[in-house]
Amino acid sequence: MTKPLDPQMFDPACPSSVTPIRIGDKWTAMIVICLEDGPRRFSEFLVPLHHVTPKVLTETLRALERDGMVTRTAYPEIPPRVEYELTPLGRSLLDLVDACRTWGDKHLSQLIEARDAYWQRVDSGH
Amino acid sequence: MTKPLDPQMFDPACPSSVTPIRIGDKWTAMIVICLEDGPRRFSEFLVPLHHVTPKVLTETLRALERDGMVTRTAYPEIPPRVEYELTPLGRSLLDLVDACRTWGDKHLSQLIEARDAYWQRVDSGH
DNA sequence: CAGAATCCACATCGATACTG
DNA sequence: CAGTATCGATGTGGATTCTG
Repeated sequence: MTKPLDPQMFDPACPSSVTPIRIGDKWTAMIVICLEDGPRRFSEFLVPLHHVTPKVLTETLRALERDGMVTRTAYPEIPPRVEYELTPLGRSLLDLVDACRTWGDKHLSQLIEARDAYWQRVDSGH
Repeated sequence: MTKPLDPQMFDPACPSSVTPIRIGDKWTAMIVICLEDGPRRFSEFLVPLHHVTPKVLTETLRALERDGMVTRTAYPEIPPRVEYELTPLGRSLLDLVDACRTWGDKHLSQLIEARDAYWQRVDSGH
């Protein structure tokens, strides 16, 4: 069985939030990472993705389903249960996530330094 | 000397426009590609980037400058001349561009097929 | 030539309330 | 539980006009 997702999985203070690379829309990469170890239910995503609303989560998952990145399986039970799982195509995004992480590990600190220096110059009146 | 940029460098019909990966904002990746072979002037970007407005081009270049990706050199001449050039940090983005291209070459057709199939299912009334 | 200024259309994202 | 429906804030990108 797959373990529960860590609520602290995505630290809002993490500098990766300033990365210039983006996969899909705002929550896409995090959802893909959540699905790395196996299928997940709708409500499971709400735990690590603290501030996502059901509406936006649904939209993002639908887009992933539309593009063949995830499969959606609804079980006809009460209460309802729906599971999302990465397809091989969706799993290929994990390589990109890794590439972005690698780039960030190597270069993000330079970007942040450059940005700080830029504002120093600007704020101190040209 | 660097050769003039090809006006057809970025084909609007190119399927890469549906890629789920994005670097910076809309025109950033294309600008970085334009700078691959050496420094370029403001007006040079306007040739391959057919539909960019000066305002948006300026904003994008400023953001790249702010983040240490490009240097901006203004020559005090009349008429004015300004040159933009990739820094080593900006040049590191070329690796990501390549990673995105590689992903696209391998997987973009699957994405497009999945999307078409999805709309088939939806349009023909579920 | 290389932009700055202004206005505006659109899409994404979020807050809130409600439902099969 | 897993959404849907509605509304509104925000921000990006584009069109147009003007300038050192």
